[in-house]
Amino acid sequence: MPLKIATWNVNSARARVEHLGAWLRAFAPDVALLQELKCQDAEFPRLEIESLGYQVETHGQKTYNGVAILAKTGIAVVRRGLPGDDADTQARYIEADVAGLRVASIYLPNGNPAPGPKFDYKLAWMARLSAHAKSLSALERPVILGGDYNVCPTDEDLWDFKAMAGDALVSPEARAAFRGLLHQGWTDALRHRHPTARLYTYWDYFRDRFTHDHGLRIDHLLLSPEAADRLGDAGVDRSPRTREKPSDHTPAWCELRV
DNA sequence: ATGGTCGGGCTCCGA
Repeated sequence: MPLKIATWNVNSARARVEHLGAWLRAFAPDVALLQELKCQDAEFPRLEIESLGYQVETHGQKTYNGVAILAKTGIAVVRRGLPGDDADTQARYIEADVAGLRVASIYLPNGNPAPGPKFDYKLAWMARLSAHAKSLSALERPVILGGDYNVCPTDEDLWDFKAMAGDALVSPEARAAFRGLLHQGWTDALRHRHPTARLYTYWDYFRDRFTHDHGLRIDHLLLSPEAADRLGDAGVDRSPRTREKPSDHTPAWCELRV
């Protein structure tokens, strides 16, 4: 059986605990990377998740951000927080060794409005991620950088590029930084497996976007060469987005041969 | 046609 690794921005762990539990039961990922917990570590619904057979490691903060790694096997946390700026207190990165892999759960800054200080923070964060990703590449191990990148890589990754013109999610600078990761040798698992398909992972709550499938692909699983060697299937699980009171994101996943 | 809807935690911010 291959390893199943998924990433999901849950938009509040506490608001989504029932959805999260149902999805863990139904999809049964070996490793789940979560973003936007919107709670401190002590407020994360740990017992509910542990009762489903998952270990839990979180890097949370009050109200905003927050990332987690869930796994059916032991998790050895390597770092909480992205290196490169000791003054950055936003909880957007956690990295661990799990199931023979190095994994990170990433919640990249949204960056709107652009231009402005939030956009500058996004680009600075991406530069730090690029530097750190390079050091992870040097491990020459299977590594997965999964999460909400808040970057829609190309115009094939959204329903209508005109509707998003000027948005930080499609900005040339953010797209160039994302391509820079690919040039380092990281493989975009979903796009590699589905070269031309329209694949979305996020639909805005506004304007009933999901009903019309007006979505964006902004949640990604980037694989080191050693992980990409083992890539099996990959895709999007749209089922959580169809439920009542859903997250605005839905899980993206890939399989790695053992 | 710059609206609209969420979640958190308190009257507005971030997405």
